This record gives sequence, C-alpha cells and structure tokens, in this order.
Amino acid sequence: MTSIHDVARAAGVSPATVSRALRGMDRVSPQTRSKVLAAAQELSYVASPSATSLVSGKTSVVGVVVPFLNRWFFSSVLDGTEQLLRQHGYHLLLFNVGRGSARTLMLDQRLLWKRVDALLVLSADLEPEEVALLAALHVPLVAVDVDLPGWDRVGIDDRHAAELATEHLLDLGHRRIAYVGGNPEEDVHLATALDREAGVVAALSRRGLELDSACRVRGDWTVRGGRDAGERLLSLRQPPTAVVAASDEMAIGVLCAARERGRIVPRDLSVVGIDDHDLAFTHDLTTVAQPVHEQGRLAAQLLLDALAETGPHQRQVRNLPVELVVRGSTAPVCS
Amino acid sequence: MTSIHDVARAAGVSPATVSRALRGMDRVSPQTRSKVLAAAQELSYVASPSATSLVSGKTSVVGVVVPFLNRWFFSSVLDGTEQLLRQHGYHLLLFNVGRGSARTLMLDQRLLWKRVDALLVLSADLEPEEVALLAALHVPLVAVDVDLPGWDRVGIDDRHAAELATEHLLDLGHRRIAYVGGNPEEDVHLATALDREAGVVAALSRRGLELDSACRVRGDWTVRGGRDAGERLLSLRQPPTAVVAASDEMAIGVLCAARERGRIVPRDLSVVGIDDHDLAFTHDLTTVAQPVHEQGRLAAQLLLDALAETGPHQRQVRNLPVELVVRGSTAPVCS
DNA sequence: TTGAAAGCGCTACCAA
DNA sequence: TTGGTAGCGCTTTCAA
Repeated sequence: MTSIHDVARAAGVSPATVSRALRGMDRVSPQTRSKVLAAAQELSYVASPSATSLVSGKTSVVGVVVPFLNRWFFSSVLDGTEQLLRQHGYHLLLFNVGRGSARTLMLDQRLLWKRVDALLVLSADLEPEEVALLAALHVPLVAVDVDLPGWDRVGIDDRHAAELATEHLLDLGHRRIAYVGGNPEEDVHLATALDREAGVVAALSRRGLELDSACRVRGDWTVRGGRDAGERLLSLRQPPTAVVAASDEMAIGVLCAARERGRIVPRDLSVVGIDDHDLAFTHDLTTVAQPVHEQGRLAAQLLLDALAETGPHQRQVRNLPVELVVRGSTAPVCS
Repeated sequence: MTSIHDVARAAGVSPATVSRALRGMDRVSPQTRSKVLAAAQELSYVASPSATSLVSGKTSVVGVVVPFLNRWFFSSVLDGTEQLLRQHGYHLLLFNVGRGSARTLMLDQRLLWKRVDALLVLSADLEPEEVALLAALHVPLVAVDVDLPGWDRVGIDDRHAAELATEHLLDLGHRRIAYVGGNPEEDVHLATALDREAGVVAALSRRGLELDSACRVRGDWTVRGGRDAGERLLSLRQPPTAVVAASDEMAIGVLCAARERGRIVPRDLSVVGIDDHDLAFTHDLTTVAQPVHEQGRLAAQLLLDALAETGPHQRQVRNLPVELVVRGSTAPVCS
C-alpha cells in the first residue's frame, strides 16, 4: 500500500518530483533522481495503474478478441503477439468470444470502454453492432485473418493458398478433386472459407474443371468435422481421388475417415491441407504452410505503429507468403 | 468521453445518485433510478474502470500465468477458465512467461501490482523471487497442475495417471517398458515430470521390475522431442517393447519415430500417452485422459470462491479423476 | 431519498 | 530544478 507520498517523504521531496524522477523525465537533478530511485526501491514502490490511467487516459492494455483459445491457429498467433507487445510495455486482455453457435461472449461497451488502448481481432463472426462498437471505441485495431473494412489487416492470400494446394493435386493428375471447407451456415461472414473455396474453384476452372457440388462439403474447421466430411466424400458413388481441406485439422480428419474405410493414403486418396499445423508432419500431411507466429508478430507491430502515430492513420493490409510443403499424403492419381 | 456528471446533468440529479442508481444500490427511488438509467442509456455511459478501481481497490481482472499459449494443455485449461470468470464479471490478463530456456518474461511487481484481483498460475519453473512476489501481492491464487506450497491447487494425481498407463502395458505382458518424460534439466522443479516418472517406477516395481536407465529418456514435452526420444529408444541394442510417454504430444512423437524406422505399432511397439489430446484419436493413441477443460473451470471456481470469501482462507487441493482410454496403439507383447 | 464534499493515487500546470 | 495545486472520474461518508 505504499503510495507516491511515502516515497516523497522518504526521499525528502514532493510527490511531483517523485513522479518526474521515476518516469525518467528531465528537469530533475541527478542527486534528486537517485535519492528518489533509492527510496522507491527501498519501499518497493510501484505506481498504481488505475491512478496513472485515470490521469493519462492510457491503460497499457491491448485487448485481443479470439473465437477459440484451444485451436492451433489462434493460440499460435497470440503467442507471436504477446512477446512483442510485452517488450513495449503492453498487457494482453483476453476476449474469448466463441464462434457461430458456440458464441459465448458478446462484445459490448462495458467490457471494452476505457479498458484497452488498442485491439487485436482474430475473430470473424462479429455482429454488426459489435463492429459498430469497435469503431466507437476510437482505438487502433488490427484484424488478423479477418476482413474488417477500414481497419488494418494481417493475413495471407487465402485464395492463393487454396490455388497452390489445388494446383499441386492437378499437377499430380487428379481431376476429381473435393473441397472440405467450413460450415457454410456459421461461416457466412467468414471470408477465409469463401476465399479458399474460390481458390479451389479458380484453379480447377483454369484446367477446364468444375467443383462438383457433391465434392464441396463442410467441415466445421475441426478434426471431427473433417472426418465426417471425409466420410461423406468417400461414400459417394463416385468419390474424389483427392481432397483439399481448408485447414490441416480438417485434412487430418479426412485422413482418419480414409483410414477407417480402409483406404490407403496417398494410393487411394490424396489429401492436402492449409496451415502447416504443429502436428501436420506427424500425419505426413502435404499442406500449404502459413507463417502463423509471424502473423501475430506483425499484427503486434502494426498495433504499436498505430499507437505511436500522432497524425492520421494510413490503413495497412499485409499478406504474408505461403508455401506448399509436400509430404506423403499426396501422390499421382492412380490410373 | 461522457462522464458521470453528464449523466447526472441529463437526469437532473447529482453524480452520487447516478452512481448509486447505476450500481443497483438501495436508497434510490424507483423514479429516480429509471430517470438515471434512461439518461445513461441515452448517453451510452460506461463508468471508467480506472476511476472505479482507484476508489474500490478492485480491478475485476484475473491474471493468468502460462508457460505456453500454443500447447494444447494450457490453451485448453484457459478456455475452460475464461467462460466462468467472464460470467462473474472478471477479465483475463495474460502473462505468457515461457519455460526453461524459453523463459521470456519474468514476473515482477510492476507487472502485477494493483493490476489483478487474483491469479491463476499454470506455470511451473517460477523463480523463487517470483514466488515471493506472488505472496507479496496478497491476492487469491490457484495453481493448476503445479505445486505452489500453501496455495490452492487443481490438477490430477500425476503419479496415479502414470501408474494406470504402465499397468495397462504390464497387463498386456510387456516387461521392457520405457518412459519418455520431460527435460530433466529444465524440469527440475516440475513435479509433473517427476510424479509421472514415479508412477511408472512404482507400477513396475510392484511387478518386480525396474525402469532401466537407458529406457528413461527426455522428450521436452513436444512432438519433436518425443520423436527424438523414440529414436533413441528404438536404436538401443535391446529396445523396449512398450513406451509410456508423459504427454500425448511426446507419445505421438514416439509413433513418428517408430514409423520412420519401419516399426509397426502396436505389433512391434506399444505406446501409451497421458492427456487425451484433441488429436490423440487421430493417431489411434491409447492414453490416460485428464479432464483439461474441467480443470480450468474448477480453478476459476476456486478463485471465485476465494474472491468472495471474507474470513481466512482454507487451502484447497483438488485432484480430478483420470481414465485409461484404450485405442489401437497398444497390444499384447509379441512373444 | 438525495446532494455536497472529501478523497482514491497520480500527473501536469504554473509559480517559485 | 522543485513544489503547490488542481484535476482525472468515480465512490462514499455525512448532512440535509
């Protein structure tokens, strides 16, 4: 409970001087500063963040809005973010909102108002009122892997990633290619799902092929969802010879479905994912790798830039490079 | 920037009355209250958290200390924690400290002081000064899967979990059983690694067996580490017929090593993990499941209890039940 | 039931 | 270079 007055008394100066000395401002004599530092150290004084914020209007807190904490992509991005923001003196306040039918937390003004200096949004599926709220907060905001019109964005070119995956299969001679995407009902606003699908369609059409509607199935972005999707695909009268999954989790699900049906990968079915999940290599999964950690770092950097800016903000959109990683889950089509 | 004064003016009452009305305190007439509520609504007024905290000394923030964000166990526990704390009006402030040689953040008073009302610690490997700091903060604290003497603990009986895993293998006739644990150098303080090892040793010794020192290898708690460990074990002149890994990630790594060496699991090698990781079933991994999400919830509940307490605190230690989940990675020993 | 005023702990302005 | 003072926005006595 030691306050600035205690330090002032101990150092024999005024609270104002303690404040200046401790924050490294000029117009404090070296002797005074060291006296103050010593006293503060002695009393293990730390300024109350509430009091400081009340005066400065700054909280040193960045809010992070995520749909899930326990899915690889999100936790990895966050991991990349944390370090950089910490180094610059910011704390991370978590808003784990859920997604679609698992939406558990609605952002509202009471949660955010005067609580954060900036926001990092990893979540799609925000309601229009929530987006309006974000604007009303008047704080810098960076969206990762989501489009929030008007705000900075860090991500990858989703369409291109899917094209890479699809072209790899086409180059191997596959012609009947399926796409396992998100959940169309829950993901209506999720550009990621749509863009990746568009990439598949584009790559196919360049070879004069189409994405058969039976070969376009949802996967919920989970392993279980991917397995169900794979199940559906493999039970078609004319099953695909290859699958592009919008995420590695779903791709792994498809692998499970294939295994359960006794299909040998890649002999009977080629599978390619997108992400390069930590565990992708354990399934020898061919995938399009995206720099997840780096996206977190870059988002943090953009936030820091915006926080440091004085003038008007120039919108930033940064897509990081992706790369096809060929492993053992894809092979030339059996003729 | 609307403050309590604006609301007071709009409602034609004093700030004090607004404060009482908005917080649902008694001694406010119904008419006045509704006038105030209407005015607050109209101006979309939200009280400044800094100002409120400054007066009350409460922040409505719980700090969570984790060693990693992007590892399944930690992100899943956190996911369980978040919801419950939110429901009770608490925010989560993240402290992603790292572990061992990847230690990136040292807890210090400036980080925590007056910033959190309580702490959830998922991290081992805190330095003695950090533990002393935690005590000096005088806030409720619950440790998950870690022993912090004197503080509440939520976890599992690690020793028992390892015993279950080992007994399963013994029951299948295995006699040469290996243990893949953490990194002994980095995990000196990590009771989890030691307790699980003790469980293996205990189960073995009940059958008159010992844990051969060559069969006791480190795994870093990662898939890669597990793979290296598996590699080491399989290259022994007398390799084990079965492996207990202290985590599913490491167990999966062992499976990879086996596959790379052309060993068929479970014919040539049985592998059992601990956790029941989300992806464990994709590798058909036999494992000892622990209720991770539930640990997060329970920890949150204990924190809420402690926060609500007025009298002295009674230390709580809660171990949740574990359960052997038999899948396809274990089989009777080949004779 | 309501309001005036003091004060939470700090920073910033203006004098000295 | 330093200190007094006036807030920051709210809550909480104490009076009315």
